[in-house]
Amino acid sequence: MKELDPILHSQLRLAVMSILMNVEEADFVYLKEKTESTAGNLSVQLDKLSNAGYITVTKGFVGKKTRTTCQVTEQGRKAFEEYVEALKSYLNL
Amino acid sequence: MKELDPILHSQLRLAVMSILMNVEEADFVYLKEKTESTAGNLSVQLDKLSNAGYITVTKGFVGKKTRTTCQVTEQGRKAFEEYVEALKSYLNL
DNA sequence: TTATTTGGTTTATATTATAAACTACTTTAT
DNA sequence: ATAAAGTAGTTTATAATATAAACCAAATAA
Repeated sequence: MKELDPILHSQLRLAVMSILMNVEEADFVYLKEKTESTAGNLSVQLDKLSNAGYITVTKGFVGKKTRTTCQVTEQGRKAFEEYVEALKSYLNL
Repeated sequence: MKELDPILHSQLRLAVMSILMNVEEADFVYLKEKTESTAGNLSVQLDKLSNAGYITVTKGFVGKKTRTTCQVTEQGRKAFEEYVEALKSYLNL
């Protein structure tokens, strides 16, 4: 049986990737709301995705407020698609 | 976003359920080979699935040798199908 | 009879996920 | 101007999970 990429096989990280696959970019606050996660948990999981090279995290400003935006990388896109393929073999899809 | 049943969202338990969804029953040794897991890990995960009511585990004999066979329950079947539906929303399927 | 293999379970450890506590800065109210 | 409250996160401590190593009992082979 195929291996399921452990970086993606986590509810919150998968949710984040799922969102990022369908948008240009998304910021921390948006991801937090959409996934209904706590800030701390989200922060940790974004780090993991970032360290894996699956997303880029950019810290910028909107006026005086900080804004952290995330984008999926090409590597992340590929990993996500491979994960989907692997999962399909488990789910009979 | 939908919750992913944490009992099923585990590679090994999902693999076991995936196998059991497609056969009448399967024994410990078969599951161990198919999933390429260690006996200890498999034992623990079968317990969890069993305690959740997703499978039944029956200890019997074949001649003088013990044989542990597993079957998915109706509850397990339902949970698996709900899990698949929830996952689909993450994977754009 | 004593190894060895088979079929597991239990227990200890490593990894992961999560939440709570904290930091730094901004906005609002007094 | 200053205190109080909010915003946007990070760090750290704890709980939960996964995994492997050690163990056990029965059967078979040497």
